[in-house]
Amino acid sequence: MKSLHKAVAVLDGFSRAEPSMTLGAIASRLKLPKATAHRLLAALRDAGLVVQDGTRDRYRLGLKLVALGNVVLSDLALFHVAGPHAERLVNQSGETAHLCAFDGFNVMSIDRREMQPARNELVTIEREPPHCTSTGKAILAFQPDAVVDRVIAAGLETFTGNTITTAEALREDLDQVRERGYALDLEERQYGIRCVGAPIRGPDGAVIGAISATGPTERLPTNRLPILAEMVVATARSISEALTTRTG
Amino acid sequence: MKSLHKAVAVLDGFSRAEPSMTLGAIASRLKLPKATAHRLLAALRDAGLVVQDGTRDRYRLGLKLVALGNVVLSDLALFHVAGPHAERLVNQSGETAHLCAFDGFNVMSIDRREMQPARNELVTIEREPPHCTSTGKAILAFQPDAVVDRVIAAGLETFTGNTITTAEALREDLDQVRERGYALDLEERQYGIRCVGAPIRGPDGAVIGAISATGPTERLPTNRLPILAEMVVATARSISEALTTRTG
DNA sequence: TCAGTCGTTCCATAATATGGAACAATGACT
DNA sequence: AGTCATTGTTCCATATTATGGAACGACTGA
Repeated sequence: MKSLHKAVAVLDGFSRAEPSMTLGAIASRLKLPKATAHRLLAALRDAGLVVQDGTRDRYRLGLKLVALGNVVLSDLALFHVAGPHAERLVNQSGETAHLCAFDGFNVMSIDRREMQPARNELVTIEREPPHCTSTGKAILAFQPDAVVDRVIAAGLETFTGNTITTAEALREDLDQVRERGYALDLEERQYGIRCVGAPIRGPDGAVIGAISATGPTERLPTNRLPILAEMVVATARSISEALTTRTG
Repeated sequence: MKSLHKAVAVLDGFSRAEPSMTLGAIASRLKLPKATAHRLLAALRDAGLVVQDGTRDRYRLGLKLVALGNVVLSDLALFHVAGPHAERLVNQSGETAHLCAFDGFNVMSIDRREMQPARNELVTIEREPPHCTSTGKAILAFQPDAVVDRVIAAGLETFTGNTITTAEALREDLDQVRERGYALDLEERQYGIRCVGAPIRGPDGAVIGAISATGPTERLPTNRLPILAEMVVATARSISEALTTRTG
C-alpha cells in the first residue's frame, strides 16, 4: 500500500496555513518525481479528494473531505452532548473551554466555547500535540501503554521551554495526572497560556476525550488552579454521565 | 492507482446512516476478498483515516478526516461571508436557506439557516444531487459543458416522479435557468418541498456556489415563486459582491 | 469446552506503480 | 507577436508492489 501512503502524505501536506499548493511544491515537499506526484494527484482528483482550479493552477483539498469529516462528527456522541456542559464551565470559570476527542489514534480539538461566542465562527478543529496539552495528557494518562509508546515514538515536538520532550518526563507527568484526576499545561504548548484538562469517559469507561479550561497565565495563578480543576473535573464527569445515559 | 481507488471506495462506504462497519461487510459491499479489504483498512488505519475499536470490533472513519475537512472549510471564503446574508434571506422570506459550494467536482451543502436555529446543531454537510436541486441546477447552468456531461455520465438518480432523468430534459431546464437567472426545484428532490436557488459567483466571475430558499409546497404556490426568486437572486448577488471585496 | 465466525497473516503469482525523458500548454518578457 | 522558461502531462521499459486463496489465531456464544 505504498502508493496509498504517498497519497495520504499528499493530503497531509495541505493545511490552514497552506490550503493550496502547486504540483511542483507537492513533489518537492514529498521528494517525489513530478510524474509520480502527478499520478497521485490525478487519482485523488478522480476521487474528489483534491481539486484543481485550472490546468496550470494550484491543487486544493476537495469538498468531499468536508462530507467525510461530517460523517465522523455526526456519529460523535461527545460532540453532540458536550455543548451545554462546556457553556456552563465557561460561565462558571470565566475562561475558554476546549473539547477534545480521541479516536484511538489522534487527539483532536472539536469544539471551543468562550465568553463571547461568534456565530458560525469556524472552530479550530485540528490535531493537538498530546504530550504537552492538558487535554492530550488527560487522555494519554488513561490509555494503554502501547498508545503512549506510539506517541513517544512519533516524537515529542518542542513548543516552548516548558514542553515535555523526554519519555521519562512524560510518563512521570502522566502518573501525576492519574493521581490528581486532571492534567495541567503550564505554558508547555504556548507561552502565556495555562490550561487545566480532565478526561471524559465513554459508556464503557474508556477515556474517549477531554475538556479543558484555558486562560492567560496572569489570570490563572497557582493558587487558583485547584479551584479551576474542580470545575473542569466536575464538567468532565457530567459529560461522561450524559454519554452513558444517552441512547442511539 | 487501483488500490487508491479501492481505499477511497472503502471510505465512501461509511455514511451518516452507517458510521461503522465490520471488515466482512466492507469486503462484501465492495466485492473484495477479506485479505484485500484487510490490507486496505490496515493502511487507512495507519494513516489515521479509519479507526477500529477493538480487534474484533467495527471500523469507523477517523478524526483526521474532520481535520482535513476543516482545512477545506477554513479556506472557503463562501462559507465565511455568506452567514449574515443567508440570515437576512431567512428573515425576509420566512423560509429555510441553504448554502451550497461547488469545487468543480461536487455540489455540497455547507450551511443551513432557519427561523429557529439550534446552537451547535450539526449542519447537514453532504453532497447534493446536482440535477434535481435548485442549488445544483443554479450551479450547473453556469459550468462548462464538460462538467454537465460528467454529471450526466454519472447517472441522473430518481428521487420523485418529478425528477429530471434525461440529458435532454436537464439541458432544457438549464437553458431556462440561464434565462431566468435562477433555478427551481418543484418536488424534484423531495415530495412536498419546493426550492428556489440562485448562483453565487467568485471574484473572477465563475459560479462557485449557490443559495436557495426552501419550503413546503403549500407555502410556496406558483404565484409566490417569482417574489421569492427575487429575494434569492438579490441575496446571491450580495454574497457575490462580498466575495469580491473580501481580501485574504 | 467446542464450534463457528471474525480479523489477520502468509507467499506464489499477477498486476500495477515507477520515474526519466519528452511533450504540451501557459505565462512572462521583450 | 515571438521566444523562452516553467509548469503540468504523458509515455513505456522496468521495477516494485498488490493480490487473494488458504490457513491461522482470537474471540464469542451456546
